Amino acid sequence: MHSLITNIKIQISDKIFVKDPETSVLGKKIIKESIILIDEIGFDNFTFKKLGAKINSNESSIYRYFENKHKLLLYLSSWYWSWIEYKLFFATTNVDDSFEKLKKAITVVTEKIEDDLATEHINESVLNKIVITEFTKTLHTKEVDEENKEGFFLIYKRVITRLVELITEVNPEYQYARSLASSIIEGALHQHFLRDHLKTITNCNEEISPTAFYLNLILTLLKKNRS
Amino acid sequence: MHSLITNIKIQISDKIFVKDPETSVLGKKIIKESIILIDEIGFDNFTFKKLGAKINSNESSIYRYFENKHKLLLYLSSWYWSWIEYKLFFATTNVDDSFEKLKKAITVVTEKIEDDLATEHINESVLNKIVITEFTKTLHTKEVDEENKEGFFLIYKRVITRLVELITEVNPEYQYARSLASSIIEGALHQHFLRDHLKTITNCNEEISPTAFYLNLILTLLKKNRS
DNA sequence: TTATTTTCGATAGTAATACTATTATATTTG
DNA sequence: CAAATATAATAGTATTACTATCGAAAATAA
Repeated sequence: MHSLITNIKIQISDKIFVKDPETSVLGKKIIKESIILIDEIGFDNFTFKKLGAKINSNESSIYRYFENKHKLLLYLSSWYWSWIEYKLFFATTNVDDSFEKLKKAITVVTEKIEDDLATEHINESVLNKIVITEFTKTLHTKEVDEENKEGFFLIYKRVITRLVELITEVNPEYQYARSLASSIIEGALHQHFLRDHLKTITNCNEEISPTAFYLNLILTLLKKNRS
Repeated sequence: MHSLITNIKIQISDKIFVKDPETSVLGKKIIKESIILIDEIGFDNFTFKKLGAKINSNESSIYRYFENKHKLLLYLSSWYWSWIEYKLFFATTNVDDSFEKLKKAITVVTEKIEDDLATEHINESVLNKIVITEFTKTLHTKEVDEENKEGFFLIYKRVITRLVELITEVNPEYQYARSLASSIIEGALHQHFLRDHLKTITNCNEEISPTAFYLNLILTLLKKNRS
């Protein structure tokens, strides 16, 4: 299992970083502490200088790993979606019924993430929090098209594509599998955000999870052709 | 009709601006040209200095209207949602059938916006484009909770609440009206964005609109209790 | 074990950003 | 026409977002 995690890490495009942070102690420290610092002060207020101070290292040393903070966020996001892809794989293997499989997949992509202690230098729970508030910022830039061509969003798109496959397996007649998949992934993050900050425009709270909302949604939406 | 537009404008919280841009020629110029400039170079690259150069005015003069560019974006977003609220009102009045009403409402909040020539200093079509790419940035800051308390997102939340009412009218048994409404509003912007930039993870294109996707969704999701 | 490479920290420096303050000049309004 | 208000121009500060250089430390290879 540990080797599989390592494999997932390798999938992150080497165009995102200057030097692979997994290859050194400082690199791993940058990843670990940047997650915590971004969560604390928000991505907009986050700077390499502040991170340097936090890890008792120098601003210029961090630049040796990442061109800028945007690339660092891209790296963290890719890592996150890789992690989700990995969980998706394990949640759906050996499940025969296609609707059961889809339900498991929906659960993985919409539920609140707990820390996995197997990855020492990454706290998945905190990473999940920063993905909820900051992920859209990786997409919403003037450089999306170039960065998309460079493959920076490949893992994210692969997770969505996997969900599309599962939806199509459940109901091959459904016309909007891709839009449904992408809106579930995006929407789940959004519902988590609303639950934390704009409670009046969501039904999600301590009792009702975004997962419940989306499980109910796909049940109603795709049930026609269920066996 | 023109006076109604004026009324809508007045609804924008005066905590968002230092001086109401509607009250002067320079103010209106700031609004008009900032929409165009943000669309051109993106919000991240947008500065008051650049805007000043574009409108042959001074950076410091713009600061007399808005504290910073974040507040300006909040203003533009509020204006946008006000505009949507106004369109929502007209689209649903004198429609008796509740499902027809909901369909009209969904259309208003998910369709591509055309410019309305009645508002000289605002190009709604371009404003729609910047809302698609930049709106989430108004929410995803460390200051959301304070700004929410100050009422900066009131109009946005009111649009969602209106949609919740219409959903509940169609199907009072449906458990997730608020989450559905908020995910439609957010998701429609997202689908527009994907159509423009990440085409492989959406079904939306020139033929299929986000509106079609969401009309199909609510039809299937809420039809049980339709009359 | 020594030599070589690489990694890292420290310092310095630049251009741009995000403002604030002041003052003089327009422009509006009473 | 006078008074009030709005705007433009200039200057200045702190922070950000980097780049470049250099020497020391650490890792690795011969």
